[in-house]
Amino acid sequence: MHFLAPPPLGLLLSQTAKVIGRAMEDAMAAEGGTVPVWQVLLTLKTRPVSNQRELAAAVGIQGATLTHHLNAMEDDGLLTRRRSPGNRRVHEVELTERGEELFARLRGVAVGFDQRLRSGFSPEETATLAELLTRLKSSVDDPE
Amino acid sequence: MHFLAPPPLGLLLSQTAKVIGRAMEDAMAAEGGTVPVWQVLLTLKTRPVSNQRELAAAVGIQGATLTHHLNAMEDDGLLTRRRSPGNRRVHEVELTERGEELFARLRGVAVGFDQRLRSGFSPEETATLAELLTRLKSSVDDPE
DNA sequence: TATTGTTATACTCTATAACTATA
DNA sequence: TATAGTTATAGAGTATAACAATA
Repeated sequence: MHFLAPPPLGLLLSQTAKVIGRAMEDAMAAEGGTVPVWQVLLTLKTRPVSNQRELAAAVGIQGATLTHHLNAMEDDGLLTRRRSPGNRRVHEVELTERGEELFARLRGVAVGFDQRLRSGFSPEETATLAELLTRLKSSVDDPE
Repeated sequence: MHFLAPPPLGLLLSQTAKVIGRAMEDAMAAEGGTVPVWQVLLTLKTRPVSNQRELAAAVGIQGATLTHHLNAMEDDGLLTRRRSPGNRRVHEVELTERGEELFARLRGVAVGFDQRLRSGFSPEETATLAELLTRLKSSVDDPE
């Protein structure tokens, strides 16, 4: 029985995220990627976004910040942008073959990384952690 | 019964940390602080560090990065640095009265923020989350 | 006028390398 | 030579404000 002060949850979360985020960056960098590039690629491949605003929101950044990343990715030959015929204000973003290849490679990194993260936990623990994190995020993210 | 793919733990963690980290930054900024300044103040007040290297390690940044923050904090009149008489290579960092005041204010912010984070969880859930995060961090942080 | 996206600019945090002071 | 810390420099990611293009 002990009465240690509970660890500040926010501090623990930020420390954990920092350590794991850096490990993730290293893993991505080893395959020629970065975390934001991976998030952009993943969103493009898995969510039907109708414009860059939605894409930015899905990644959790501002529109101008997304443009910054898209510029770099376009320079790297990972994607193309062209105005949508239907609404010429909208820029359609499309992955090139090279972009698809990088996506596949980084997906492998992400899968392996997640397996590594889960390896020390039982499936029940993993599910619990995911649920608690989701609730924690919602409690701050969503207006209550 | 469903067979949805489990959410990638790393992605969920980074998203959660981003949302909560920003809320924390906002809360700190409202009282004239920042998260790294808070972490430096907290470490100075709660751990006996014998030099800046240890301080940097405790905060999780490089020595030069710490110097950067200490410079700003010294310019703001939050602390003083002077060479240690015993070992003149070492710089003793001491909080000024103003630094102490900011620490007290930011401690209030941190406490309130943590209460907010915990408010949606039972004590058991909070303890579970803290334990799982700690294990997750250790699994990546410590050489195994 | 409203919407979509870009450009220009700058800030924060971080890091590495070279340097100074001290031992 | 080794250690403590600083300075110089740079880079990644982010943001806001002003702008251009389109509706």
